[in-house]
Amino acid sequence: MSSRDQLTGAMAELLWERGYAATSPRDVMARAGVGQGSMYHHFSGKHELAVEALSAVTGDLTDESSLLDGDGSPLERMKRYLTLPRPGTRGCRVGRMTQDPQVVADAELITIVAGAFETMLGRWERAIAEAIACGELPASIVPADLARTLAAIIQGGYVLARAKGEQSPMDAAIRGAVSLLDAAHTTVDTDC
Amino acid sequence: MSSRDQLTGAMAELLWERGYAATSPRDVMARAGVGQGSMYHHFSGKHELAVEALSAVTGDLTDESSLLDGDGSPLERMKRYLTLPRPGTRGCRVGRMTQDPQVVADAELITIVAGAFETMLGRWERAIAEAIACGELPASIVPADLARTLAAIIQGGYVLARAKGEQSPMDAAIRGAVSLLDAAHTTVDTDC
DNA sequence: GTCTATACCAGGATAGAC
DNA sequence: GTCTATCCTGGTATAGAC
Repeated sequence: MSSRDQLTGAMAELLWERGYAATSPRDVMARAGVGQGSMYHHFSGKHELAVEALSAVTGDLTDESSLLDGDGSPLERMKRYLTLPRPGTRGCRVGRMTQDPQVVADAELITIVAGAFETMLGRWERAIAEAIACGELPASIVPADLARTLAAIIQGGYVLARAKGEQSPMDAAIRGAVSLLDAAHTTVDTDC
Repeated sequence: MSSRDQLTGAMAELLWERGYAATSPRDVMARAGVGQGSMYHHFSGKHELAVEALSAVTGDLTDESSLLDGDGSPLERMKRYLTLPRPGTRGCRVGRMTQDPQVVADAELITIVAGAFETMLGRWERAIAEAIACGELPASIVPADLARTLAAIIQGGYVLARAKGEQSPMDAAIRGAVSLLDAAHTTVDTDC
């Protein structure tokens, strides 16, 4: 693998483990196993390296959320996406960035993060609207609102898991979400 | 106000705005308007100052969650607490700490954070159990799970709001939660 | 109790040799 | 392309005067 790829890979890992502010160019070079000159040859600095690494990461997570557009009834897809395995104590690779002041202040980085969320929320909204259309959820539900509620449950699950240092709060939060969706589940009166 | 109080107050503000790692003793002293000697006279260092400041902050938020034990039917209390005004783009003063590697690695600090969440989750659980007992929510609901779901919605709402730089995702997430609770709301068959 | 002076190390980047 | 040497700033803490 090229030095360049080693560097973006190492930066992606460190962004997840420590965040942006707490990751120094030294750390990245050490983990990538390359020298300083190499890094500043390929990238103008920490910022540019982070842009590249974060773009790759958000791309992965955006791919994952395409599960909301997949096979099965809308509500089934929603539950399938909700119950995807998620490492609670490690935190969300994208959501974690929003708590880093240096990321929020960096127009380019926060735009990447915001874009990833917008894409995912759009998919949530569509799936929810379909669930309502085919009678799986009541018409009283507002897709744009519930989309944010469900995305928040995942993000908040990470927060609770990290606070306790255990996976269990994340799993509990997801179970609670599913049970609430089930409780709200209306009789299916059209085919999905 | 004493220098000591100025210092803890300034630290509490900066913990909220920038987090622990990104806050330097210099910043705190500057905001508190005291000199370096004063700070190291009252506190052994950044860590001890943060312990004191964070304890005060979690105390405030814990007081707030006592609203879940207040007047009205359980479901009413839950909705009242959910719809409390929350500054989405500023983030949660407690939840934000969980994304700071230095906080999670600091046994004393993370214990303060974890304790605050445990207290709040306990209050959620009790209110939910009461709502089930008096028939406002279906018996299929597991209080411990839904407690984490609802707490996660608030925490996740902060994440979404910060990602977008706007309050609206937080408000939408809360509205979606309330509508989901309403959709799951069973007929009341006992008095609350 | 509070101040200033000082020390030391790490973050982040540049310069220039190979 | 990659390495080492070097630079400047800021984080964190200590020393000691007032």
